[in-house]
Amino acid sequence: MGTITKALELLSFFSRRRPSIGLGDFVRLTARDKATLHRHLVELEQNGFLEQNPVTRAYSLGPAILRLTSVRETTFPTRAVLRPLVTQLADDLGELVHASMLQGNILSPVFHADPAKHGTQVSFDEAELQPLHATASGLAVLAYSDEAFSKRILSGPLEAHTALTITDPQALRDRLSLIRASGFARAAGGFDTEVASQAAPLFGPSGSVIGALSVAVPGVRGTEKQLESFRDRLCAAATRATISLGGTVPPDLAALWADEIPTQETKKA
Amino acid sequence: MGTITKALELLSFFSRRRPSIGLGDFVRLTARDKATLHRHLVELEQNGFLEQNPVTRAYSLGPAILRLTSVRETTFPTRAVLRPLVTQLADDLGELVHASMLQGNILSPVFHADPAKHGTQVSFDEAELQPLHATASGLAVLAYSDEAFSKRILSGPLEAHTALTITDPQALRDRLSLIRASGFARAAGGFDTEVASQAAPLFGPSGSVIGALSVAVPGVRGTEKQLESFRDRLCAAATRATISLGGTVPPDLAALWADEIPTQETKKA
DNA sequence: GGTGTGGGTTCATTATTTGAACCGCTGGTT
DNA sequence: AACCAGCGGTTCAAATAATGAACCCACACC
Repeated sequence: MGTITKALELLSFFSRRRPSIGLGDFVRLTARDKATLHRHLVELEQNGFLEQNPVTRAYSLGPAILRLTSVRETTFPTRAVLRPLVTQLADDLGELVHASMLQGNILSPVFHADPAKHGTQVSFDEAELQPLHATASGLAVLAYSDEAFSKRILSGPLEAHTALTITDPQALRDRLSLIRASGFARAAGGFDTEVASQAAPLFGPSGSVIGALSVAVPGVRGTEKQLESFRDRLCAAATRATISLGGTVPPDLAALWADEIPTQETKKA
Repeated sequence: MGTITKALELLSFFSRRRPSIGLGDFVRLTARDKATLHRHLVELEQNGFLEQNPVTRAYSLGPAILRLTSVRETTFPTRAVLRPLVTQLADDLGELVHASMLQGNILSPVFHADPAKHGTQVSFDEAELQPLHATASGLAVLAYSDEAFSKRILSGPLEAHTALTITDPQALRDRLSLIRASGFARAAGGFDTEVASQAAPLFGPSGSVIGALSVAVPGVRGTEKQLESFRDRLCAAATRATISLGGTVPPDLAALWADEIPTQETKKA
């Protein structure tokens, strides 16, 4: 592992729960040498990736990151591209739709739209990161990510967010096979007991998974045939989203999505 | 210069104009060795800070940056805080307004808003770093930064971005005194010959400068009395921005901003 | 088939990173 | 007031990781 990686890894220790981290905290978190850590932190700070609170001496994420994001968004406007698609799909399906992008080992919501047609709603926190193993979006991503990645996730700690969360690696692997066979993911109650979701993966220019598009319905409305009726429109939207993002849907999956549903098609033309 | 810095510097070559950069381009831009560059680029890519287009082989900014921004913004919402202020001020003044944060020896744009009321516009590249000695924002920051810092900047190399850039340390020092006397900075043509700007400093919790708020008008529209009319609203917005960011405006400057500006002022250069 | 361009790789040399020990400060305890 | 524990930060010899000139391969254009 090179020095650059070591330094960049430090940045990933920051989260909403841990917005600022001191030198001592880093020593405990990383089990690395204090002197090395300090030099890395200083260097990151000098480049604006961290900033140090002059009184507590703790480090937090710096302004350089903001600038880089603005560059990325102006050149590859994920949010701006997904917004209309998500909104339209939400209106169409009459249920909450959200798009999330893969960021490290978790999914981070990019945009969501809730048509609020029903009394009961799925409430969605756009600041909440979503675990890969416990959400439909996450499973869709895992199913289409490369071996090494999914292996790493499945062998890592799998938190049980609810009683329904699947945490057994083998059970998850079986689930992923099913998803690959059907071309989309379904999950109920794994992250929030009251919610059932369906999700389709989104792909980047290289054909690798970059995120997922998902529709979430309250458990009470999640009947089989209703969920079934969403499938085609969800997959169609995922195709459009992938293309809009400059990505390509892998040919075999595209074929799967293009197929009529074998049982009985709910889609006309 | 450490390896970390060298790698991080590569990221700052990306901008709106240059959203993706190949290995050869980097060799030309940085005058560094190709092998070293390649290893750095690969390592950055492995950490999600870059991504490589598999067909053109060119690199562009990766998704890791978005994730970090979302963490920083949920814990210290600079952008979210500044956005409404900047937008409102831009609408109010009818000219381009931008907020930048101090990052090392340079200002890094955080947010900008352009009401686009006029035919001619100041085009603003949020990816472009702004030198301290050549922009109104930078001068505002320098004027209120601590001695050691401004001394270091003024004794360093001062690039002449245009024919109008002030590069003489003593001339700059005089300029800073005027700024301190008037409570805000004005600069014309120092960074872009066609642009005249006014800026007010922003302060952090410890009362030290952390950035600046600035209004930029095309040279042709920059009449004295129009600029004059912006001053109070700019300072008021800077006060609000500072407070919103959890900072404090130094008492003497706050007093200066609270005063009506008399017609006889100190800022006639 | 030569020639220029692009990305990417090799391996001996060398410079940079590394970490155990150390420093100085602060705040709590005896 | 002496002691200790914990904090951030620094030093310098030893070791490891970064470096770059030369090289390879593929492609495009004469």
